Amino acid sequence: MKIATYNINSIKARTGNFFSWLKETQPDLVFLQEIKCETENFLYFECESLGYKCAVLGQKSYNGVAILSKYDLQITATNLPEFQDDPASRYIEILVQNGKEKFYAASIYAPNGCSADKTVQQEKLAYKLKWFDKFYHRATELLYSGYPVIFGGDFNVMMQDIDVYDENRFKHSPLYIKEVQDKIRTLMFAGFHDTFRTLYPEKEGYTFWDYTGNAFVTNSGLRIDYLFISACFALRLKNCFVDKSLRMADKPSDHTALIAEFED
DNA sequence: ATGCCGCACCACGTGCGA
Repeated sequence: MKIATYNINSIKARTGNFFSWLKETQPDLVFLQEIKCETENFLYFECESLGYKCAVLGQKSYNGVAILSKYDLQITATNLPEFQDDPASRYIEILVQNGKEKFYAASIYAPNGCSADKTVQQEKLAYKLKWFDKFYHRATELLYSGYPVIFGGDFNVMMQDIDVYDENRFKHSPLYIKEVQDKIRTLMFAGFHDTFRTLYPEKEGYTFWDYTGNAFVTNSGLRIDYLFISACFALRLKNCFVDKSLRMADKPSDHTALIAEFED
């Protein structure tokens, strides 16, 4: 089984490249973030033509998450249950059924918590921290359900110096401060494993390169996209890698895909 | 300290991203 996560930064702006990648890569499950389209305008036809069922939570202009699945699915949550009044579409959760096997899967687009406007910076960070608390509660609920769980998405957090091209630039950033990192640590203490870092404790695994300043060419990247798995998936984990092909394509997203492979 | 680039849209400027 192959599972991918990709912050696509508008699915409509990247239709061609994305669907050729999908056809070639053949993941069983794909978590998408920042689809930037309304739920009803999602590219259902294209996805279904390639054999995928869709779970979509979109909105106009911004944010928006989706899951493409080769397996049968039922949507179990749109937005976090304890944060139904979140104005941003950042969470969609499904129960996947593949024959006798069932597991939970959710696509995550965590708030970035940054603002150029100093007057709203504190609010944005507070929103990010609140969102992570609500997410943690849901994550543990799923864990206690007894089914395996996998989360894929843009968590907007770097955990270590090796996850940042220049740690000094991010010292005070809501992407890198301890207060935010602790939300991820809490998730890991609860029993979720960071697929990439578990396999490769010292490997660089950037998944994002800014559009500006030649960041991709100079490899000025950040590791902010993750696949988090519960114990059952961890035992089956074979490999996890960053697929840079999407970032190298014409008109790319500023992120690229992270892919994990599991024993069937 | 700011723009750098690229997305969407009440669109030829603005808000947002990380």
